[in-house]
Amino acid sequence: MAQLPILQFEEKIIETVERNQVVVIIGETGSGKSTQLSQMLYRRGYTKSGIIGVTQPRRVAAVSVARRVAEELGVQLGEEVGYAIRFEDRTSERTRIKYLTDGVLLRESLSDPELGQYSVIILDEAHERSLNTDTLMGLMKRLIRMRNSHLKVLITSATLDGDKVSKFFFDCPVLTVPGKLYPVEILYSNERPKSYIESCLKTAIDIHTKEPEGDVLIFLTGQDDIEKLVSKLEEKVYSLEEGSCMDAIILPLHGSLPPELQVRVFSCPPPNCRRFIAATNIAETSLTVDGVVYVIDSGYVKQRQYNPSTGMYSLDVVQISKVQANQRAGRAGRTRPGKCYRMYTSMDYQEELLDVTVPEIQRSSLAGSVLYLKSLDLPDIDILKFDFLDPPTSESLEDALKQLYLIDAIDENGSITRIGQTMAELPLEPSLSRTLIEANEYGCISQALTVVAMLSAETTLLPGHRKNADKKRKHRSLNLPDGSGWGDHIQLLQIFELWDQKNYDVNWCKDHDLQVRGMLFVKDVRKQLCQIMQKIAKGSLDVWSFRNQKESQAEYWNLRKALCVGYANQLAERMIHHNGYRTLSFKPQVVQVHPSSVMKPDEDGKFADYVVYHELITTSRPYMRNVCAVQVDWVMPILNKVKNLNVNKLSGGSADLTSGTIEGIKNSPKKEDANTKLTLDGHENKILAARERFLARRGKK
DNA sequence: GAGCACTGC
Repeated sequence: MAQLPILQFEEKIIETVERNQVVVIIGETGSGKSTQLSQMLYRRGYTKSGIIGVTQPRRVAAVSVARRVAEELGVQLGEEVGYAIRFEDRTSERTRIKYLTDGVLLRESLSDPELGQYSVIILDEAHERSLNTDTLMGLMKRLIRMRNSHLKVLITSATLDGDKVSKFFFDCPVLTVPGKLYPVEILYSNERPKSYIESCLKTAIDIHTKEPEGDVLIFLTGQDDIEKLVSKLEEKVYSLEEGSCMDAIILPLHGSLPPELQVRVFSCPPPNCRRFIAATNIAETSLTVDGVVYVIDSGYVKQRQYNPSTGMYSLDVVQISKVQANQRAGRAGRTRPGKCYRMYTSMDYQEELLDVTVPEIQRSSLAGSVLYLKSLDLPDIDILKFDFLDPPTSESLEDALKQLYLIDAIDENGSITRIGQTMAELPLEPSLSRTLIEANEYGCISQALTVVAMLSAETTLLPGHRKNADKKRKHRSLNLPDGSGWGDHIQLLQIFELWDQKNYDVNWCKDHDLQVRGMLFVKDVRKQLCQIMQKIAKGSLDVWSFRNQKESQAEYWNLRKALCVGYANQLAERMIHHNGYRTLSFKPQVVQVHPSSVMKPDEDGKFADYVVYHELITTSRPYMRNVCAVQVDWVMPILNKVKNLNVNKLSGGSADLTSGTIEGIKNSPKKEDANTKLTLDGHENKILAARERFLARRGKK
């Protein structure tokens, strides 16, 4: 094995760790930080007083890095070196180096906030700024201040925000470890392209006809763009004069591609053949494609954003950050010197692109995170002042508190309730954990467990929506149950129950156009939730009640009732004259039932008067995805709660928050809300401006 | 009558 760059810095690193409690390591791609840092500390005796924990944002990374380290140390995986990810704990009493996802470490710190078993914690890939990593950084800071003992914390980051992280951690030292990348030549566009697909296409053809061999990786925003580019590129390449250049294979690569098609990018191409891979940001971090010499970077990415004032998500095309741009470029230099073609000008790179990606914490609903923090038994924690590297807006925190109050997780003073404490133990969004607890009261826990598990996997159940899959869809709607008129939650329940009756036959999934992997995941989640619920309820739950039962209407009734309590923060009322709905738990928004829903109108052509929804998402219009009909008399107590809500009290009365109560629908002033636009701190305007430009450009094509 | 980037407990 060639010497990894980081090994030359061993003395320096150890010495710095020795003298400081926190160290930031800037480890460029290929530096070996993920596999070597833990081993260095192990060699220097840091495992004598505890174990070394290394977090990864992704499951596959935790497993593969652990496997590699076990190999290098010549030990059996699961012995001295192990890993822990959801559903799988391969560690033992002998484990000294433990790789784990950051989500698992957060779970661990729920039962042991001091993380007493660790002598070192390494937060790897912190520059990705996942919600979990950010939460962990906050907790680490607090832990260091409190626990005067010898816990060492190492944080690996990117060049562009190393100083910021250092400042956050009391100006701790920053060490830079070079990577083992070959040089990558960066080539910018001379002007902003009118259509980035066209310019990607043109660049790809140029490379193919003029540049020596080497695969081409093209970064685009999503499935649509990828398919467009693939078909155009095929057309162009195959119309080139025969013998004028080498053969070509063109492959799409995105998340909704079935796994068997994804792995095609890992097989070796035939000789004298160039591969073009049109990919989403899945190829930025999650999958590494070998043989890439040329990268074409469109400069855009699809990003999910949350608007705390409306409770609405949107999936927007935004400009990438400089960190992302560099990450993409780096994909060209893994095997030999490469080139990166940026479909934007160098001026755009300098002046338009943000340095770092807007952290997830500023783009998501924080109900789950706030509940998590409140559930930790930490007397000195004040949620509104919790020390995050990039604090969320107070609006976003207030939103989280309101939501938690509506589902009884916190009381009117903002203190966590017993229900809230139980909810935090379940690895679920708050609405879903609240539903489970309520279902337990109504004797329909089995059904609720199924629905909740199905929802956790929902997006991976159905195969990527193909444009010409009409036949398939009809096929599916003929064969799958319809939710008995109550909506999507009931349908999800019925689907799983049918599969259970078929003894989890994978062929049944295939026949009904359901992704096998997704359904197996549901089974795992359900099992895990069963175990946790059994523990909470002291072991007397009937978690399989549907197996003996033919007539389920009574259970549907109770289940819907439980869903209504769980989704008290996601409630909507139909408008009088049409099938549009108005949201009740947030500032009122007019929304529609998503067309993919199985909710059907009654004989008068009307939908149910009241529904709960799983998610609000704006695509072409604002939609509710996954809706379930509820009864008006279940809704009334919730509306009362909404009306009497007092945010000042919820936030502990200490904060000088300006807004008072949620505007209930009956007394909501119909003012235009110029001040309720998406707030993302200073990033907001840049993002919006970038989006405007993008849309303008797209419109011109 | 629309369509969704990527993760994770």
